[in-house]
This record gives sequence, C-alpha cells and structure tokens, in this order.
Amino acid sequence: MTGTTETTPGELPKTYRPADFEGAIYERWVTADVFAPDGTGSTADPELPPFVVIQPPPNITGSLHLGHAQRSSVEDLVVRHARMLGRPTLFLPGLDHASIAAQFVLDRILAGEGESRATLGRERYLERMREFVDQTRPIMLGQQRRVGASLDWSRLRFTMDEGSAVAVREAFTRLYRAGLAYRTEALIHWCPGCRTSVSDLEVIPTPEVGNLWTIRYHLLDEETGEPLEGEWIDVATTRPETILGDTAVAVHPDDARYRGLVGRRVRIPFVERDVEIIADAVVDPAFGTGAVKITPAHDADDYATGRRHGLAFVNVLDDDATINAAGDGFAGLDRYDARRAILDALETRGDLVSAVPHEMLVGRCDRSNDVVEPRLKTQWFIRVGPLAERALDATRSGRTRIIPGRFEKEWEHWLTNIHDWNVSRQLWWGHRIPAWYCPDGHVTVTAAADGPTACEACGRPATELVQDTDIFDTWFSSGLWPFSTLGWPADTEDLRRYYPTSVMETGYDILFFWVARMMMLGLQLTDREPFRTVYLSGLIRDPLGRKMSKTKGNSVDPLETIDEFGADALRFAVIDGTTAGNDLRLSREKIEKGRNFANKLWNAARFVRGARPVSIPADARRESPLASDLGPAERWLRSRVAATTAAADRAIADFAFGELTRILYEAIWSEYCDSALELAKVRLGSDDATPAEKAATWWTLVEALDTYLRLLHPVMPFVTEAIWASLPHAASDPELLVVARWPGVGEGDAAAEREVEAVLGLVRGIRNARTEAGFDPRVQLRVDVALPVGLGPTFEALRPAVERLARARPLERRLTREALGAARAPGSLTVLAGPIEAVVSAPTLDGGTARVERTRLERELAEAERLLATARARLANDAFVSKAPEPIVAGARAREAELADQVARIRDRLEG
RNA sequence: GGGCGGUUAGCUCAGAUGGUUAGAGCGCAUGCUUGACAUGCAUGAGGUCAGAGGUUCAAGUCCUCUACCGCCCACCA
Repeated sequence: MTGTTETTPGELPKTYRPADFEGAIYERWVTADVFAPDGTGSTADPELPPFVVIQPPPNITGSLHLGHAQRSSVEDLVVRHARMLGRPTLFLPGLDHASIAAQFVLDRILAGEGESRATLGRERYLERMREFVDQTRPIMLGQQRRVGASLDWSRLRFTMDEGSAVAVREAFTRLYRAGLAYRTEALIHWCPGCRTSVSDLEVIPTPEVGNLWTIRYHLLDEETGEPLEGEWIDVATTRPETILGDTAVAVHPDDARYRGLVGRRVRIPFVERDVEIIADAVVDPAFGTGAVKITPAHDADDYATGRRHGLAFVNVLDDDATINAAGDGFAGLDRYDARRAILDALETRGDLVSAVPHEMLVGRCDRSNDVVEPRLKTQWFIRVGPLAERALDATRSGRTRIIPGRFEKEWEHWLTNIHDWNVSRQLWWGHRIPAWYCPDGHVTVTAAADGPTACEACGRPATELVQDTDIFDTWFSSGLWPFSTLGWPADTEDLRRYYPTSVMETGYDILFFWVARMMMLGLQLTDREPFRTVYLSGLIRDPLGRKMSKTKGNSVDPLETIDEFGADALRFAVIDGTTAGNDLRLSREKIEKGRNFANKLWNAARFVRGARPVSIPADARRESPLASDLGPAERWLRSRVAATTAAADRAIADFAFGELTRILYEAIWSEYCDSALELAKVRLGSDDATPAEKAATWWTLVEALDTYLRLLHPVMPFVTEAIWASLPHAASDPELLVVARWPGVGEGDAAAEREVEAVLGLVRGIRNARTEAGFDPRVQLRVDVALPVGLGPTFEALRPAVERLARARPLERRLTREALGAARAPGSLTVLAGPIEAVVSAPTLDGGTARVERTRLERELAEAERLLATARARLANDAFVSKAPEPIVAGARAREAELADQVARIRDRLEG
C-alpha cells in the first residue's frame, strides 16, 4: 500500500465518543490486513529483522479480566511500535485449555445441573467441556478485539488443538528418550477436591492455628513382644489420622533422653503394628517431645526418613481423602472424622497426653482451597536438573533478559533449588500422556498419533497395551507455546523466521509456573532461548490494593469500562504511571484521566482542522513549511517535538512505558495545547502575518500533531487512528496510521526553546501578579518590559501573543532597566520572569495594591536570598570547586550570578 | 528460617548513569460561559523523600542498621 490515494481528510465530530468509532476502526485494520507480518496491508520492510510476540494464552474459562486487558495493552504497545518501525511483526493470538481451572469451572456448572464428573463419565464429560469451550471462545476473542490488540487472527492457536497435541507428544517422547522423563512411585501432593495430584507450585502454604497433640505409644516387652503399660514414648503430631500409617518412631541420635530406647519397638494403636524406634538427625530434639512418629507415605520429611531407613510405606488415604482399608477400624471415614474418632479412642485408652493450640502452615490447593494431602503415587516426572542449568545459563549470559532485573534473583534461587516436576494429572480435560503399558509392566512411549504398534520391550501387540489414563499438567503444553505455535516439531518456515521470539510479556506471578518451564523446555527441545526479553508486568489491584477476584466482588469488567470510557482510556490507565513488576491500583479516576487525555487530543485536532488558513485547500497534500516563514513559536514547537520523540524512543527502549505516557501527556497537553496552540491562534488571526507565514504556522501545527499521533498510537490506537484520518498526509504515507512510519528525531533548536520559554515565563509572571493583586481578570494592563540582549526579535514576534495571553496592552518594550524604572508608578507591580523584567501598572492606584506588591516582593526576596546563600556556600567550598566536574561548577557559578542579579533587582524595587 | 520489593504532597504514583529550586494526575483554594475542549482554562497552597548512622565536594538516588506493609522461597512433626 503506497498511499497514493486522494483521500479527503475525514470529519471529526464535535464530541469525542469512542464507542462511535473504535469498533469500526478495528474492522478497518482487519479488513486492510495490516496485522499479519505478511498481510496485504503490511508496509513492513522484509529486510528488517522480524519482531515476534506470542500472546500468553488466556485461560478459556469464561471472560477476560482487567489483568488480561493490561497484558494485552503492553504487548500491543511493543508490537505496534515495532510495526511502525517497519519490522515484519507477528503478534500471535491463543487460548489455553487450562485443564484444572476449566474442569473446576465446568464442575461448578455441572453441580448446578445436578450432574458431576462421576455421573457423566469421561467421554460425556469431555463432550460437555468442548461445548463449554465453544461458547467461551468467541466471547474471549471478541474481548481482545475490543481492547484493540493487533493480533494476527489467521494464526490463532489453542493449547488443545492438533498442532499442540503433536508438539506435546513429540516433546514428551524426546524427553523420555533423553532420560529426562521418568515414571516412579513418589510422594506427591494430592488435592482431594480436584481428585488429582498437583505440583509443588500449586500448593499454597496457608497459616492456620491447629492443635499439636501429644500421643503415647507403648513400648514392647522385649521378651514377650507385648506392649508394656508402664513404658512408653510420647510423640507429637498435628495429624492424628496419620497414626494409621506410622511405620516407625524417630528420635535424634544425640538425645540423651531417648538413647536407651533406640532399637526398641512400640505398638501403633488401632492398626496394632509393631514398629522400631530409630535415630535420625532430622528430628529436632527441642520441638514437641523430641520424638516423632514416622508416616512415610503421608509426609515429605517422613518419606525421606523412610527411604533412609528402609521403612514400610503404608498408604491410608483414598482419592477422596477417606481412610482406606489399611486404616482398619476407621476405614471409610473422612480424614477429619477419622481424626476425631482416633482422638476420642486415644483419650478413652488414656494415651492422649495433651492437646495444645499450634500455629502452622497448611498446604492448600491453589485451585480448590482444599487441604492437600501428601500421598504416594506412581506418576510421570520431568527431571529438571539439567534443564534448569541451561535456563540459568540463558539469563546469566544475558542471552535472555528479565525486566525488571530484580526478578533474576528469584529466578536464580528457584531454578537452583528446583525439584523434579510431577506432570501427571488425574484429570480428563487435557493431553493424555502418550505412554502405554503392557501386561508385563513394560512401558512404551511414542509420539505417533495412533499410539504404538507393539510393546517396545516384549513386542506384544498394541491390542494388549493400555494407555496411561492420566493427562499432562496444563503447564506442560503451555511450556511449548513459543514454538508449538510456530509449527514445531515440523521445521516450518514460521519457525525458522519467527523463532526465537522477541518479547515475552506476562505477570510476575507465573514466572515459575510458565516462563521458567518455557525456557527449560525451549532450550531442551529447540536448543534456543525461546525469547530475548521477558517483561514482567505487575498485578492489577482494586483501589484498596486488594487482588481483584470475582468472589470478592471487586473485579471490574473491562468491557464495561470500555463501553463507558473507551478502549484508549483503559489502555492509557493500565500503562500510565506503572513500572515493570510493580502492582497497579486501578481506580475510576485513573481511567478518567485517560479518557480526558483522549478528549483533549480530539479537541486539539478539531481546532487544528478548523484553523486552516484560507490559502490552503481542504484536500491539500502535506507540505513542509519553509524555514524562512517560521516564527520563533514554530521553531520552538519543532524543537520540542524533536525532544519528545527522542525521549519517547528512549522510554520504549528501556521498557519504561509509564514514562512514555508521562512524556507524551506532558508534551501534548502542557506544551502543544497550552502553549503552541495558543501562540498559533494569535499568528493565524493576525493581520500582520503574511499568508505564507500563516501557512507555515498551520503546517507546523499539523506536523507536530501528526508526530504526536504516531508516538501515541501504540498506547491509544483508536483515537489516534481516527484523528489521523482527518489530517492531510504526505504522499509517502499509507492510508492507515497503524502501518505509518514511526517518526525520526528532528533537529533541536536550543535558542528558540530558551527564548520562547522566557517569553512564556513572562506571560505566567504577569498572570501571577494580576491574580495575586486581585486585579480584574478582564481588564487590560499596561506592562513595560526590559529584555536581556538578544531576546528582542523573539519578543517582537511574540508580542501580540503576549498581549493576548497576559491581557497586557499596551505592551511596551524598554531596552534598559533604568528606562523601566522610570515607568514605575506607585502601586505598580514588578515581575521578574527569569531574564525578563517587567512593570505592570495597576489599573487603579491604591494602598492595597502597594501592600500586596510589597508582600509579594518580600517573599520573593527571601526565597531568592535563601537560594543565593546556598549557592554561595557551595562555591565557597574548595572541595566542591576542585573536585566536581567542570560543567557542574560552571553551572553553579552561572546560577549564583543569576540569583545575585535577581536579589539586587528585587531589593532595588523594594527600596525604590 | 532465608530472599526480594515498597515506604516521596491529603490520595494514587513517577523520579536512566548521585549534580541547580524533587514532578504528575486526582483532590483542595481562588477566579474564569477567552471563538478546540467545563472530559475545560488561569493562578495558587501543599513534601525535614519512613527513622538512624555512613560514603561523597554533593544523597530521594550508593552502603549499613531499624521500623512498619506486601510478596516469593523453605522438610519443624
């Protein structure tokens, strides 16, 4: 697309109503096919390196929340910026099947219908899940469009699609062949509510006050092997029901109290099992009684102890956390009912010694909040040690950078202390583990879609093999996301061209869940770091700092916000004032700020359009004004635009997006609207300016606005696109801003900036004096001005503007301060605006004005003297003068001279 | 028990490599129907940068300690 069309700039309605145009603009982008790196509307330079962001796939469980809106906004920002730089840019959309989260949601829905997993059975349950997902998918994709995410919809992926299935099977098979996936019976975390094992990360240690019960185990008579009434050992436990699985009692080897008991045996009550008292350094003699009951099948510590001492492992829990047959008389009871029953029974026997309240951490399921039970189970694990090494190397070497950098410490710590990853889940919605077992216990793992043809070990035919009923942890397929989405394991063109990806943006809360896994699996399977930069966003919180959640009722629906304020306002709100990795309290006020900013820009554009000089036709092609027709205000504006562009470039390079919006807000509102447009109004309406000069003024306004729209587009794409369409464009411009070029940095003009800002300072000074003296804001004031050498031409050029902005007429210019002194009359006001000095004549001469003037000058004098004293003290310090760098010292001297001059001038006025 | 972050205006937050007088928005005060905008304009008030030491010519910024708040990791039954 070359932009040679003769488009007449469109209209800009009087009122900014984002709902009127945002949807239409998104449709235009899609229709023009600008989001695909190779789309027909793309203006990308194929020679430039591609820029790739694979979207973190939101869970397909219902709807997007504000956190998603923020993520999408940040991702879209970097993507749109790269696209405007002309890089082939891929922003790939996706959805995550979120197995456990999705089952949790569906189970609740089913419960409302009187159904359950059990009543439906696997096949019908999965059917229901596919129906559910088919319902939520379009809702979620629609939400992404509303936010304005410039995703390449032709590449939409799902973690349960065929491509992901192939990748999952292939990845697992390769890990298995490399000895990095293994199956073993081990202690895992079991969530009775979800009826599945969960990983370490999904167990949330939750503080609770429970009880520490002390229980008496009777020693056995060494002769008869029968329990002795008078000899015992007291053990402490917080989970009495685990007594049923005890297979030893342990004491510390150096504990004198128990030295004689090591090697003796005790009888475990109820199950009537005789176990040995062992010595192990894991026991803390200072805690409880110093003796610990050992339940190797239901406690991580005890499991390790059991391994060391070759103890028996007795599993006493069923999947639903009821006591199983091993629990003898308590079989069938729920774990907590069993606990009470056991305590009652112990009390009856006289073996319950004490019960004291005890603060402890209880592991709860991240998803269901149920208390998780450690339990023995045969599962698949990923051996992460070697993978973690490579992930660490990626960040240590700088090949992958984490922003903000402080998270690299957590990354280091987690990856160096990582345990093997349990990937088996006893759920239904997910990728089934591609492992088949033969009656002889052999294992066959294959990536083949139809499964193995025969047992790898003994050759038994496929018909005799049974596939593992478990599925993978949802994060296993997510971990392949950066490359499974590009076609891996096939050697596709996409993979060659777009992998490794550029930026991975996500919340810091899933750094380990997801980013670390992608890094480990990516390095192992593709031999490349899957991304160059990890950008971690903070979490969105409510105005009180709480995490947003539907159950708390404090969550905000992004669509409602967009309906009311527009997507641009929301995008601005979640980016402005944020820093990487820091949480954001999102309030209505913040979104209003974004909406107001968009409205301001809208109205500024309306003004510019309406201010077009008659000499310029409505459908004129963009022109660059001649330098000779520019006045100081125009040179100042062009210089400020250049400075803003440079600052915006730097902010984006630093991933400092909060800084980016601050810079643009300031430039557009405070400089462009408050000053540039006000100065331009005067020149455009002046009888003295030539048509060429007026045209130059207008083109300068258009040029500046055009640049600001480009700079702001990645943050607020809709309003900038809408306004841009209403402005004249250059022949080289495309039709849509979304694929227009990012601005280059123009030339600065330090003199123009200095001089115009001095004159603007004079305006502010006069306004200030007027307000303080309580003069009627409407009345014209007579102002006499003394200027420093060199400021004359700029002052003359801007004189009409000053007269209008400060309501100062006549505005007389006297070259010397002496001449100015002569203009002073009783009751007049003195204004010191940097290098400019002015005398404002009071419209009415009275004592009140004089008093106000005197108070004001005295206050200014005190302040100036204080600053001067500080400046002098600094320069009087030899150490400063000799050690500080030359420019700093020179600056300090200039500062001192300026302050001294100011003090002298104020004194002069006060005394005169 | 380790580790990390936060503490800056009434509120929410910015403050690259230490360097003139620490900024913004909201809120507050006063005044404005100035021909783009009351979703606005003008002017102003408001901060011993959590506390205590230290390094330095110079500290909101670097170091140490302390106090609150929050987070991550961790096998005390």
